[in-house]
Amino acid sequence: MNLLIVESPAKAKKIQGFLGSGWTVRASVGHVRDLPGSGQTIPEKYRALPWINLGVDVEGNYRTVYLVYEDKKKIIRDLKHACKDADEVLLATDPDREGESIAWHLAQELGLKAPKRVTYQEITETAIKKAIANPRSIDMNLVAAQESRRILDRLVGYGSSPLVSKALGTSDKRRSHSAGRVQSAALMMLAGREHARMGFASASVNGVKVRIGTAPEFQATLIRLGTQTIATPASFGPDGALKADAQEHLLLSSAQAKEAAGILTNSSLTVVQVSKKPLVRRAPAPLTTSALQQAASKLKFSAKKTADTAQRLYEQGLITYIRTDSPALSDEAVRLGQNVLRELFGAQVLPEQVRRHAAKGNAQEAHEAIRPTEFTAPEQTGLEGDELALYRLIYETTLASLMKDAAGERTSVLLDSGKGHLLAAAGTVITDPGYLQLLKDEEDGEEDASLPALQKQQSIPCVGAEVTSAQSKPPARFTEGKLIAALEKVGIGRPSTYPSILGTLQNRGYVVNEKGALHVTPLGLVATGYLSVQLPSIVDRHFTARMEEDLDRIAGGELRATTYLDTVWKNGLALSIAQAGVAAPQVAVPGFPGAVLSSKNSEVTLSYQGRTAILHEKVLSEELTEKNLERLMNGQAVRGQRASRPKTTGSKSSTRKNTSLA
DNA sequence: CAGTGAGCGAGCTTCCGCTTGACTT
Repeated sequence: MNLLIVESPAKAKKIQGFLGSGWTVRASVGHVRDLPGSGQTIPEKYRALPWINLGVDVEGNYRTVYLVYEDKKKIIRDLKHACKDADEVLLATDPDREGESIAWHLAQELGLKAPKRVTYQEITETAIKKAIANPRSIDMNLVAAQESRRILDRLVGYGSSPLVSKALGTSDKRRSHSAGRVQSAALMMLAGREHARMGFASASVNGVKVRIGTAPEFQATLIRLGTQTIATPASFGPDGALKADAQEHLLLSSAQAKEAAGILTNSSLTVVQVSKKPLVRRAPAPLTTSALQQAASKLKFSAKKTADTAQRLYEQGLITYIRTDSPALSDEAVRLGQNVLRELFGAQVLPEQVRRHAAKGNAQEAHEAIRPTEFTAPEQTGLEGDELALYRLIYETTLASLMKDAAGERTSVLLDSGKGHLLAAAGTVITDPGYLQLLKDEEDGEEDASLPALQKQQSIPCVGAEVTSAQSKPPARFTEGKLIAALEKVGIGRPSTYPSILGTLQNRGYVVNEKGALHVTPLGLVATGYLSVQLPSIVDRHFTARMEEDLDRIAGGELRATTYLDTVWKNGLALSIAQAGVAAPQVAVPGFPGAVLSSKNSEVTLSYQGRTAILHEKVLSEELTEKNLERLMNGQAVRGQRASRPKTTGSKSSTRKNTSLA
């Protein structure tokens, strides 16, 4: 009897089916132990160590202590038992840095003398059997890279969190605030957008739109009057003034706009230019975890709900592994998908060559893309509700990724009134729909209407004209999906952690999700204000990318882990943390010179024109308008809430808004 | 003599990443 240990129970069950009797396949169910955490009882033999709470002895060559998680003790017991009956034990955890680490931790806990490690890239009978025939030893360089990552995250998190708490004036440790390599960088991205919005000055601009009485009708927009280009919302910068390259643009007064509309109505226009450009809409890539979480926002799923629903589909064997950063499809998947497509649409929807998609950021590519395992048609699965909707999304996106791009033509025309007005219109025509036959365009952009066939010099009638008024818009707040995409792009966070990053930011009171838009709270603004001044390297979004490069060098045996930690921690961040002040930061409110956010006793205060008010934790930055500032200073309610809440005396119940994701 | 404040020490929390269910908003 041989024993094979993997991470996921569902995977264990499947592999057991391939191997049959003679093999026992068990799951570790993820990591089994970690540095000591809060609420964990420290064994007697470690209690005297002064650094045991941290779990790392910085002065002692970064020696670590690991404890088995409370809920994994039974698993370790069972695995030990299984080891006794086994002739051979193979560690088949995932083929990436964390998986190698899990294998090593298992070997330690199970007391394996010469641990045997096997890896495979896909779960097929041949791949598993080939892997089993070629065991190797544990790659200790890769384990060291993982441990460096773990240690650095612990040191940064435990080192900086107390500073943030002090700066926010928090004395009660139970309401302690937090900072970390991932959460703080994510919060900075959100805060940057929030600042841009607060400082944004909207500009309003007039325009003229006309209806052309061809068959079919179409619309055109006035773009030049005489020799001057007409300003549009895009001509303005975030300060509400014309951009440098738009200084000469003409701001139409409403009288000018009305006059132009009057002249154009029932006039005759001449086509002066017709230009056509080929247009290609790319078929989507197969789904990664982050891509699925973004795509599922169309179904109004949160990242957490998507993860939970996908997990259930995975456990039913309907889809492949769900936490992946690779968009690659196996040859088997391509073959199965193409068979379905030939049946549904015929061979002409298949491109001549199958596209291969490259992974992004610091992808580790331990698994293939998320896809249907057997390509069972959605209605044949017996699923319903959320599970059916998500399965259908995965099914259709995977098939679409194997189809041709959509092709068409974009036509732009210029029209002249002969009286100094130049107008423009554009239209698109899709000639080969390709993947669009299966999947609606996810960009959801307004489709340009199609234009009639037009010839240069042709005369066409303008049958109506109206004055329009448009406003320049501030950059939109992040949605969950957009933030996850932004994090993935710079390599921050991992597929297994995206939903929990959002959960942490909300549970800490830094971020509120209102109708899908992520708002940074005043507390979050003060926290980022502090971090960006005192500990800029921690909130730097490129910190992780540099860390990944160094971890790769550790994994490649070119850099010693202790050397790395000395450079980055002992001679770097540890010094910054030791020197950082703990005074509450004064955060300016863009758009209101003199208005300052600060924090005292965990409460955010707003000072303006010599007065100070305590902000209710639900007051958001968008409510800091001129009118509301005055109300807040007078202690009046904003948006139906009290600006300053009465002191809760005696009660120990947390007043923090509960924003769990469930 | 009662109330206040400084100083001290004990106890608590904080990070990220890998897996599933258990369990209250």
